[in-house]
Amino acid sequence: MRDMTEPRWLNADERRAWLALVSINTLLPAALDTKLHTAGKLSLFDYTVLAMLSEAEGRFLPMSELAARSSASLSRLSHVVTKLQKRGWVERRPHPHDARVTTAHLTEEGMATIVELAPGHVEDVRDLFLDALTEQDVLDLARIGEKVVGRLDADHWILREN
Amino acid sequence: MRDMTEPRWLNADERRAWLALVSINTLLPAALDTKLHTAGKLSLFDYTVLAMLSEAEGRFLPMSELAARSSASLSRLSHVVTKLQKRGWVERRPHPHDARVTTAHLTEEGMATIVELAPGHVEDVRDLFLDALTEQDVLDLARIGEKVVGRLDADHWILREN
DNA sequence: GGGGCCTAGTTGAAGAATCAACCACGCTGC
DNA sequence: GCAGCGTGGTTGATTCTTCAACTAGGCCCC
Repeated sequence: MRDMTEPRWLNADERRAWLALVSINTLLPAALDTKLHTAGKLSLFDYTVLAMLSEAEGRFLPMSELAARSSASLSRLSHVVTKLQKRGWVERRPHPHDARVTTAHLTEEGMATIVELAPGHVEDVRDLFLDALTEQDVLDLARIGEKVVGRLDADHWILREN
Repeated sequence: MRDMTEPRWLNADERRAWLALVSINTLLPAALDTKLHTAGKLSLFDYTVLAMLSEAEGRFLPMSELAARSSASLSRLSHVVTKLQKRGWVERRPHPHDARVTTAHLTEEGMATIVELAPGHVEDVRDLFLDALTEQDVLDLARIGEKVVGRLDADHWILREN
């Protein structure tokens, strides 16, 4: 049963912050999606998956680790990896020591794709997002963003010390 | 033709800010979606559409204005309004003076639904997001968020003066 | 050494988003 | 008064995402 006392509605600044976040949330991925789609027929999520693999040691990761690093469900990832596999960018292999685990490997073609796309993508991220901000803004946003991520998922990989 | 000089890769803080934003972007809507889905079988986007109508004068808006206020394409909105219409929460009516325009009206049942859901939703927003932040964070985020929105869409409705 | 539970991953069906094609109306200029 | 263009909106096909169900291997412990 929910508490029936009068809820604390958002004040003006909370509302501003909330509306801005929701708007960014729909606008930014949409803009990057269309950019990436015209550049290389892939979505921001596809790109993220390839990018995470390309940065991993040996260019492979267990599916569950890849899911964590792309903030996706295992189910979603599995479907997407199947698609990327059909395009020859990723391969699935069994894990040598734990038969439950599947590892996703970036192929040479996959690596070539991301190497080709990365400069344009970084430029788009700057153009659509970072260039709007001062250095101080970037710092503030990193601090605030990590707080929020920590509340949503205390064990999130971007918060790992290393 | 794209500029072929070496791209400016993200520095550590830019990367932190970017990764945090992308993570929030997938985690937050997903969490609110499941909350709203168990509370009332609707998505965050459905909720937003109803909320925007409930706050509008006369509880109706032209489709294109509603699309702007929910940061959606007209196509997406049209599909969703059809769904909400089937549930009896929204009605479509022709505009009296411009036959091109359709207005979406919130019905009594629609209003009742949002009145019922709003307190829980606000609580969830606080719980998942705002409660992680200090007053200063909220202020910073509002400022930074609006800058980013302005870059993505200079005419965005949340930036309108009034 | 076998029952029960947890972790890792896949699959198919159902619902949602996007894209391109399209219709209808309004405005402008001739 | 009608040709042409821009605006407002809808629709259907395709693609994506989610959800629930399921397989299968590992681990604990009696």
